[in-house]
Amino acid sequence: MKYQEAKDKFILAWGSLGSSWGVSRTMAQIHALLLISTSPLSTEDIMEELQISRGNANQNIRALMDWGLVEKELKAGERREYFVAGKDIWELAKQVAKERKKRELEPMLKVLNQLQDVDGDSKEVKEFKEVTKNISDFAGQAESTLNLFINSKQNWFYKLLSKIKL
Amino acid sequence: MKYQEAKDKFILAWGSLGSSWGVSRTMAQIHALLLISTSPLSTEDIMEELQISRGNANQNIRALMDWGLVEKELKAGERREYFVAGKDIWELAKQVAKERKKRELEPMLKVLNQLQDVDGDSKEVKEFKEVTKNISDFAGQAESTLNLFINSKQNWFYKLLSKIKL
DNA sequence: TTAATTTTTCATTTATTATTGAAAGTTTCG
DNA sequence: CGAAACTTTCAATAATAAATGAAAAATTAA
Repeated sequence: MKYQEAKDKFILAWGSLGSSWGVSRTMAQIHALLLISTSPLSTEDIMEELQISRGNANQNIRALMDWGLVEKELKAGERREYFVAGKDIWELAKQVAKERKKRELEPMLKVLNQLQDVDGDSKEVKEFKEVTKNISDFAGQAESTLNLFINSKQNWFYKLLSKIKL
Repeated sequence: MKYQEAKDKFILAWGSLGSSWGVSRTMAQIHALLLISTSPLSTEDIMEELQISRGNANQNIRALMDWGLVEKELKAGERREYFVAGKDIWELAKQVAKERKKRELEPMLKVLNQLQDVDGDSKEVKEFKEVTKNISDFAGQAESTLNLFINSKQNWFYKLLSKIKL
């Protein structure tokens, strides 16, 4: 397979994976582009490569920086900003886990806790309390596990799991 | 807090969690409704409760059944179909993991493997191969871990992790 | 078989989200 | 300062996704 073809396929695949992960398609595509780039890219480079507008490029690069997936890099004697993505996939996964925990799991836990003090003791209310309590417990355990993961060193987790299997 | 208020909050929260998980808002809301319901609900019940159209209700119920999160239940001597959601959160999580693995991880792994036979040995191609190889390896490990999880019994996983922590 | 009831489909409409591009803002340097 | 180089914002537009509702299809009972 030709490089250009492979590159396009990768960017496309990463983009569509993004959409099912609450990350916009273009954002994921920019990330893909930076992942496989051998050098930092400017906004212009990204616009050119993905055929998108300046505003679009700018906003999605900014979002990637918010997620902690991309960093700004300044070149000596150059005014223009360049961007790089970390290439360590383990770090990438941890960063995504961290952000999603903050953006999704934590707000949900907050709501679930509030729901525990619903009034009444009808069948409906009992069921409601039970289900939300179970979800809350589960979410709490998920949070602990994620914390473990987020603070772990590369392979710590898999090494552990592979031992257990035996 | 009043039951009705709590219920609405829960349905809302579950719905918005859904959107960030590649599940449509309405689909997640129907699921939430069934989760806290003490008895099977008909399409009519769901339309009424969530104020949605028949077509919308029908399609999202169907999607929930595709995901294996909701089942049809027939009442003796009744023509109309009723629906229930499993209340075991552990089972729910496993089912979601299973479906997402099938829908997202596996297609991605397939693409990544194809990308390994890109031609050339320029700096760019080397970097490309390295990055995609790393992602592929990571995704493979993630798949193993998910398989472990999907086949595990309730709490197996957490019991394990809590032991390790000490 | 026919009529009543219920489910499904799908073209149209509506709502949501993403993108554009030009204008405004910012930074740097002579 | 003032102009050039670059970045950011945001109202308008376009693209995408979800919802509606009526018609068609399927199912069941008489």
